[in-house]
Amino acid sequence: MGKPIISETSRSLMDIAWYFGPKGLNGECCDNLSMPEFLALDKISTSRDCPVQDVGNSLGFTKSGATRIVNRLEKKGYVQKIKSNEDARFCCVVITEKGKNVIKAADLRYVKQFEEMLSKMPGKIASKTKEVLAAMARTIKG
Amino acid sequence: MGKPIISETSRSLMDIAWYFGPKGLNGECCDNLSMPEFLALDKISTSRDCPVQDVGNSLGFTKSGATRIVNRLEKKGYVQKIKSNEDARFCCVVITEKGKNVIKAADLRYVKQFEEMLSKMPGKIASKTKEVLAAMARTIKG
DNA sequence: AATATTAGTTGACAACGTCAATTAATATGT
DNA sequence: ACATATTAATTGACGTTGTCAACTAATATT
Repeated sequence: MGKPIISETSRSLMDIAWYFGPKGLNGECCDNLSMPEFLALDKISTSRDCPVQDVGNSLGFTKSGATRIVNRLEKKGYVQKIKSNEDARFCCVVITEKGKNVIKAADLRYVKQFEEMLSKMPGKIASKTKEVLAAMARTIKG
Repeated sequence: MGKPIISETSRSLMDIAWYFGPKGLNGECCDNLSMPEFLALDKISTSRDCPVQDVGNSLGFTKSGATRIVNRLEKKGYVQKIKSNEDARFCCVVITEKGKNVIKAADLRYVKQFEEMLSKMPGKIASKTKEVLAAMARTIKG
C-alpha cells in the first residue's frame, strides 16, 4: 500500500515489455497480426527456405506450436509452405508479397509509436535510446 | 530471404519485449506467476484498497478480465478481496504476505536477468541503460 | 532389409481474456 | 419515498493460442 516492493529496474522492463509486447498496442501490431506472428514473419523473411522448426526455435515454441503459427500465417496468405525437394521431410516456409507488405506496415506502426515516445523524452536521453536498445537486443540474442 | 524488411528499431523493441515479456523467461517470471499476474500484483501492492477494475485499467484488461486475474491471484493466496464497508459494491483488493514474498522473488529474478545482460554489454552503453529504460517507462506511463 | 531418427502434423487439453447478460448496491429525479 | 438509472463485480459461452503425447512420412544407419 504505497511504497513499491519491486525495483525500478523491474518495473521499467515490465512496463516496456508490456507496452511494446503481445498485449500492448491493443494486442496487435497491425491489422490481424499478433506479436508472435510478426516475429515469426520476420524470422521467415530473413531466412532462406525456413523450416517450420526454425520458426519455433526462434520464438521459443515447441514444434507443434511452430506448426500452428505457420499454418495461421499461411491461412492469412502471408507465407507459403513448400516441400523441400532435397529432403521431403522439410518444409521450406517462404514469405509472400502480401506478407512482406503486412510486416512493412507493422514496422511503420512500431516505429511511429517509438518516435512518439522519443519525442516526449528529454532530448539528452532520447539521443541515446536507440543505441541502448540496439545493444540490449544484440546481447539478448547472444 | 536475407536482408531484413523491418527496421532495427522495431526488431530491438520486439526482441526486448519478447525476452522480458509474457513469453520470455519461460513464460513465467517466477514460479507460478505469469507476467500479467506480476503486474497486477505490483499494482495491488502499490494501491491502497485497490478496486478490481483498477487492476484491469492498469493492465488494459476489461473488467471481467480483471475479475478473473484477481480471482487467480486470490486462489494462489497472493491477494485478498474484501468488501468495502463504505460502498459494498467495491472490493478492496489487498496483497498478502505470501504475495509480497512472491513478487520480491520475481523481482530478484528479473534484476538478475537484467544484470546478466548488462554485464555482457559494452561498459559505456551499459552505464546508460538503466537511465534510458527508466525514462522510457516514465514516458510510456504518461 | 530392419530399425532408428527426424520434420512435421494432429487430437485432447489447459490457460487466458472478451463479450454480453446478470446480480447487487448505491445515486438520482420527480 | 419510490421508481429508475448507474456502477462494481461476476458469470457463462466462447475464441484464440500454445503444450503434450501420439502419430505419419521420409531419410539414415546398421
